[in-house]
Amino acid sequence: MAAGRELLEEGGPDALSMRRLAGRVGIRAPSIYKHLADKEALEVALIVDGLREFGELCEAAVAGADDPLAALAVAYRSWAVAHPHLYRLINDRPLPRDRLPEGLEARAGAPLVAAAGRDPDRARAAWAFAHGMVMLELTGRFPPGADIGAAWREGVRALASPEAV
Amino acid sequence: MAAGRELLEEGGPDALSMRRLAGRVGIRAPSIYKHLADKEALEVALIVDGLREFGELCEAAVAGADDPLAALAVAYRSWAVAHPHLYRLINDRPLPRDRLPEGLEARAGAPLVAAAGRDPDRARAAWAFAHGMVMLELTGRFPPGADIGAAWREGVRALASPEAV
DNA sequence: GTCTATACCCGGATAGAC
DNA sequence: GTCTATCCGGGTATAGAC
Repeated sequence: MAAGRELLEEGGPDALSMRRLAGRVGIRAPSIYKHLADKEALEVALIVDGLREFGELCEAAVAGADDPLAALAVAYRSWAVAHPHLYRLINDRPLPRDRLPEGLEARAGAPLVAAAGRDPDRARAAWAFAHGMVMLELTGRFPPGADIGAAWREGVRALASPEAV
Repeated sequence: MAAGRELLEEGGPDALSMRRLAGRVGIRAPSIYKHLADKEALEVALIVDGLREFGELCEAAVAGADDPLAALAVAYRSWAVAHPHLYRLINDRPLPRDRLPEGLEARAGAPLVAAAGRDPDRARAAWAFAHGMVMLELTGRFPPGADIGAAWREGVRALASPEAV
């Protein structure tokens, strides 16, 4: 499992092959299938691991922060930038919900929902903003000179004030 | 070119192979290389085509709208949902900027910059929100019962009012 | 649990004849 | 411009021996 995460984080999704995984742990490719049913099982395990880690980070970031949404934004961005390939594995493809532990997805999202005043639509808007910021940064889609931090602050400010109409 | 776009839109990036493209236009795979330098040239051509089309749609949506940002949001979402694979080819990977016509990227983004009151940070925040909403919808990452339209309205409302502090 | 050997897919791209 | 033949790489996965 650890080897799989290393491969993914070091080399992206293309580097996460059953052959390479076997090589990394010092056995031949076919032997992997004595430990893992198939590649999807590996991906699911990495998703569960990442989702758990990310959720805990968010909980820690929110705890005792005077501006939960801003704290969450910082935690969100820093985790995504530190683990871009794992972030994409989790958030840039359909989630295998039926193979995830009960409540894991909800727990990872709970801090944001709380920070958004328990308004699910506002929470989703805030999530979309954060996800969009991260994806555009990771793929280098912002123009070269863009001040990404300023855009984050602008979005957090706008989404933090439900009264603003 | 048209065949390439069909392949991409019908079957996603995996369907866009030089072999399939050749098959679609009725020749053998190697003959493709008499028309296209390599696969990247094909992708660049599709990106240019899509960026141009998308930019024109945004200009049309903004023209004469009383709420430009809301109109842009509708146009953005509908184009992305109608062409998900082309959208991702354009927005979910690094842009080959050096192979794009001069000014194309800027023109596609101009309507949003204008709608955001010429504040680049606010424009980028709004773009990130829209991009995040689209990506999360396309990948099915929102929870099953989520009201995606409501989240769009919430985000557009929040990002539309720069005065709100 | 590990191995070798293998089956079966796919991809991008080139050489050289016509 | 098209063809055939081919080279190279990659991948998931199974069979059967040890």
